[in-house]
Amino acid sequence: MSCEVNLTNQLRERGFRITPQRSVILHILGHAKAHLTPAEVYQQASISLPGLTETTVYRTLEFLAQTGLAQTVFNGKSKYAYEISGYAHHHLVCRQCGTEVEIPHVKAEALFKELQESTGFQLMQNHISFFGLCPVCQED
Amino acid sequence: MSCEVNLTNQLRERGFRITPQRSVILHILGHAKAHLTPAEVYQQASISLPGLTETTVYRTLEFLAQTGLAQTVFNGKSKYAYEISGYAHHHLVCRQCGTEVEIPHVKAEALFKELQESTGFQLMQNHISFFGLCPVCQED
DNA sequence: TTCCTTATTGCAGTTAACTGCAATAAGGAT
DNA sequence: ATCCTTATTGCAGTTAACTGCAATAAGGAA
Repeated sequence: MSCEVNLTNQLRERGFRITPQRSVILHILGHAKAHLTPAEVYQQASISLPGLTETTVYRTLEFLAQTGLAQTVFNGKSKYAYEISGYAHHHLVCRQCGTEVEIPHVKAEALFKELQESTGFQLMQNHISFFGLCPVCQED
Repeated sequence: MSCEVNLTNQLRERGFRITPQRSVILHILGHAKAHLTPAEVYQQASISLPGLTETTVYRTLEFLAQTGLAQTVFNGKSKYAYEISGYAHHHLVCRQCGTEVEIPHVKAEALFKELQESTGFQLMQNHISFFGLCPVCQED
């Protein structure tokens, strides 16, 4: 719990409170190798913080996404996962088999800029999920 | 029920069966002004097809999305909606207030082409949801 | 250090989304 | 027109996601 100090500081500076629940969840997300579902986060977090509720996990993950500290990963079903990643990227998901490919954000940068200018929205660099058929599933 | 013959024909030609449930749901989606949630589709479809179950609605919507006849619209919460639209577009959703803006597909065309070439995936022209803060919510 | 305000959490209950399996019916074959 | 195969549907039950409200505790003020 000493590695996401910068993230917790960000929260504190923006007027949010640092709670054990948030610290633990940030820690888990920060050290996860892949994106995690709320259930997975809950499972892991319960170990170091027994008594934690799933509700809090849902709310914390959504909170982190809203504040931009975590990214939402949409997998095409109505479940999602969250992750913290230093490397800005998006996902391309096969609608058939679920295979995921990472897309570096630079490829989408031009489009993002264009959209910001034409809509006035401030785009989050959160993950976009593109959908398609992977090479394997194309020959069904 | 005479207006989505082309869609039902598409299904039949591809070896899928045409059922009253599918016809009704196709009809509703085809005539909806906006995207509809499964619950909304169920509500409307039940009128002309009493006895229809929500399960079937969920499965049919997912089926239509898989076959490419309908598009999935992701709203940032873990619910989605579906729509049938002749006009290829995506959505830009405000993560704060939920406001949606349509993005014509042409703007994303270059990126799509690039991704298809570099990944081998065959991209679906289904809706991408971009997220950000709308001009109003930027001054919170 | 103690008190106070109010953001967060936990609890209990609700709604949404999904699954397995037996029953039904679409559409081709006879 | 009738039968047959098997894709779809409905049912019952399960899991996931969300909500309102009272209880708790973070962090600034006294």
